[in-house]
Amino acid sequence: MLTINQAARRVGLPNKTLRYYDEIGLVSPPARSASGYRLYDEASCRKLAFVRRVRQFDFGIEETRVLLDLYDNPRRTSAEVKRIANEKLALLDTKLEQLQCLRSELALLIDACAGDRRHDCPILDHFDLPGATATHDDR
Amino acid sequence: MLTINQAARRVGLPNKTLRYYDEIGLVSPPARSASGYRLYDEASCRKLAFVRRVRQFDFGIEETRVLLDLYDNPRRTSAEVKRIANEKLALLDTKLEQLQCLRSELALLIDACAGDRRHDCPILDHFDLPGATATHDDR
DNA sequence: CATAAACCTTCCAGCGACTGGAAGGTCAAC
DNA sequence: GTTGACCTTCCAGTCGCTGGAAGGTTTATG
Repeated sequence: MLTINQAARRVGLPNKTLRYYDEIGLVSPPARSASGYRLYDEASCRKLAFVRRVRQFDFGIEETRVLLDLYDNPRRTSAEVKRIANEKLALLDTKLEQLQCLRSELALLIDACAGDRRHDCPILDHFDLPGATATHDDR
Repeated sequence: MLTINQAARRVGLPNKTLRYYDEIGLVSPPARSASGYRLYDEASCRKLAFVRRVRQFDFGIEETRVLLDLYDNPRRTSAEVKRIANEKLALLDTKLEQLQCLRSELALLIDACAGDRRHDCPILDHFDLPGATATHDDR
């Protein structure tokens, strides 16, 4: 049995996070020592590592909880898991699209900007209200 | 002069957000009515719209504040703005890379998963500790 | 002029997923 | 026996809002 810091190092999470996961009932240590220390076994470490992997994939805590239940349940079918993963993939794609759009717009602006000592700046101009240039004349 | 809801509709932000921006001193209305109502003019609406655009680009509030100061300051140089934008672009690229990596990994997993009534699931297996399969035998 | 609806104000609480710190108990080594 | 590393709980803060309660103001209608 591992104490919280040992388990934390093992799975690569801060001990605070382990306490938090215990508090919200996501992954609890299977035992406590006589003096109240959390004691983690192999199985709970594996669950923690599982949670870490899932969280890296940007699943929220509640989604992680569902996945962990499925992971823990030998009677689950792969169809259930696949459905959830597909939903997540769609979300990921939407997010990626938005970010890529943002990226190219920002890159264009940077390209258009002289980056010198002049006060003229296409980046700032772009952030301005469209068609509101007449009222904001600072040159 | 516009009241808070009029200004909010004008710039496309919730009135709560305008109050919040006032509270943190990001964009404050230039005046108050006799009864204490916030009154926004053209210039402050333009600032709010500017903030909205900047926030859509995922700049944090403090970064937005810097950008807004530059926007407001006729003596700023485009070099300053370009530097900040470039920093943001680099961050955006890192995030995009990570998300794309995540996306392809998840897509691969979904491909590998039968998605049927069987209990075998490559998605869940993947989230497991590498090399810890021997201890987790639930079938 | 009364009243109702729509608007405004401030203040306080909560979201998600932690993170930091204070105050205090426990354990191993010297 | 005391130092120092570790453990406990609890409370506060992060970020950028968002919701709601309690109460004041303005406007439209009867």
